[in-house]
Amino acid sequence: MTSGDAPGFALPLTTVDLVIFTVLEGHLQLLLVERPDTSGEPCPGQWALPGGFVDVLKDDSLISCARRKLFEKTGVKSPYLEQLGSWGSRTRDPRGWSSTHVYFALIPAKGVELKTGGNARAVAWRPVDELDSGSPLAFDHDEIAQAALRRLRDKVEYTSLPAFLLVEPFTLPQLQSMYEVVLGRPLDKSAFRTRMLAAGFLQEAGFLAGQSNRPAMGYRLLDRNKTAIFPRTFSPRSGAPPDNEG
Amino acid sequence: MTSGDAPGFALPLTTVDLVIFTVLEGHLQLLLVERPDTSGEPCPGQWALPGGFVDVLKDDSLISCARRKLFEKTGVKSPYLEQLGSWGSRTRDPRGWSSTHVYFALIPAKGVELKTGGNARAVAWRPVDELDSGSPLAFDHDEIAQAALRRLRDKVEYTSLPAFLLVEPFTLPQLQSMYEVVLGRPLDKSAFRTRMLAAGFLQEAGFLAGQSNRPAMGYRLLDRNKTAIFPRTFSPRSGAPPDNEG
DNA sequence: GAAATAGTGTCTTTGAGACAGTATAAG
DNA sequence: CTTATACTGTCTCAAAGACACTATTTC
Repeated sequence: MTSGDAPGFALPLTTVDLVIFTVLEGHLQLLLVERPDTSGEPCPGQWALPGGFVDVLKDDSLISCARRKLFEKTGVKSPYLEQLGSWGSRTRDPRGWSSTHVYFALIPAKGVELKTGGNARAVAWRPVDELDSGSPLAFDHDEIAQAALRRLRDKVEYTSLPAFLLVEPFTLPQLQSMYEVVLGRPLDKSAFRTRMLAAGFLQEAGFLAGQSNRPAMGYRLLDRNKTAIFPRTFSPRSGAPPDNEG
Repeated sequence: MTSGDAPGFALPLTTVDLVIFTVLEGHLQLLLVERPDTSGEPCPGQWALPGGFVDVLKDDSLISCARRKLFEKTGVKSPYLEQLGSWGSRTRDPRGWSSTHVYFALIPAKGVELKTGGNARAVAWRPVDELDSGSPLAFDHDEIAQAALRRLRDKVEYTSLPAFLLVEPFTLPQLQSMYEVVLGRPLDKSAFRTRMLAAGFLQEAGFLAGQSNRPAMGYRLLDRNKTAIFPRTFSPRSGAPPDNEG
């Protein structure tokens, strides 16, 4: 059997979906697309995560498929991109047994021009707090979006992820603000600065004037391909521990 | 289009693979199966992770497919089971564009009878330290196994995962031993006990005599569906931070 | 000068690490 | 008794939290 031949049994549909986060107007938001009204398309007119079928001719791998789809909607080429997980079942898509590989991305809002690539009717940012209150997303995308949000908030407690929400160079107060928006609570300035500088992932890049009264030191990431991991969470964990699947 | 119909384009193959860990004879081991020699089967005679195609008729979801495959090989019904991630590309399987959804499981070695389910020639435990030195695994399974090992060791630093490697009730010294085997280094007894008892996931279950000189308190998990998360790692992280994919 | 934002210093608390000590069993 | 293992106590250290303080800019 060579690539492209059909095997002797039915195959599930395979898609890649993206949860793209940014901080815009002081709120954590994620990118949604409006599904087409074309007859035969499932969930017509509903909002969904950007994504779609893996194209075995165009895509070399899942990650390159994810990068292609991200670029088509946002024009962003070097986001923070991490695999979130996969969802697959007989019932999640009315077209049949389907599984989706989900990636989550962090991008700075500044300079991003949303594009209606593919067959989407519209593309828009939606604040994550409006996910529950708004109309439900297509397929199982509400569940997926919530899982992505949980993962993001978990990791923000002990990693440098929010740095990817800013364009470089940025100041420590700006970075602290990203952390606070994602976590939804204020952080102590002194502890925050100590932690960030001790983690050793930042590089001084000269003072940035004009953003506030007193100029602040600007920083760049030493290595955009690395994520710093802190020795402790911001506040000792008290929330409910996660459920296992087994 | 209903379930089972072929769409108008080629679909990737979809499999589920499992990385099943246990501690046996003082070593962290994972389950491997020997691939059949049947002509047409890829990687004949090589060792591989247990798994196989999603059966759209039998399997309701990815997780139930994973549970089915785990049960077929080990007879275990309530493991710790967590999704690890997915791997998919044009080249990872000679049969064509394929993606696999990988789960990782923790089970106690005690009482498990390995079964040669499906078309495997043999099933065996292999110590994880012999992964590099032995012959390479089939497909990209070496890479997947290493990713699972990394995830396990990471999470063991700050979660109660090793408790799922023991049959209940177990003692704190037994639990400490599971941590030490997985981490590959000794832990301080006093700090270990304080941490475990403070985390509040254990329930006293009476003294267990006969295992050593002095009987030790036995414990059960308060909730087998929850994983405790500790406020700090065992030793402050010093290792290299992970690479991002973007 | 006042106001605003950037950044520092000091004290307290939490929990890990090291390690010595006590407790309860088998022989 | 000795030995082995279970368990506790005490001291030190690292880093977070709280919060008062100083520094540098705009107006």
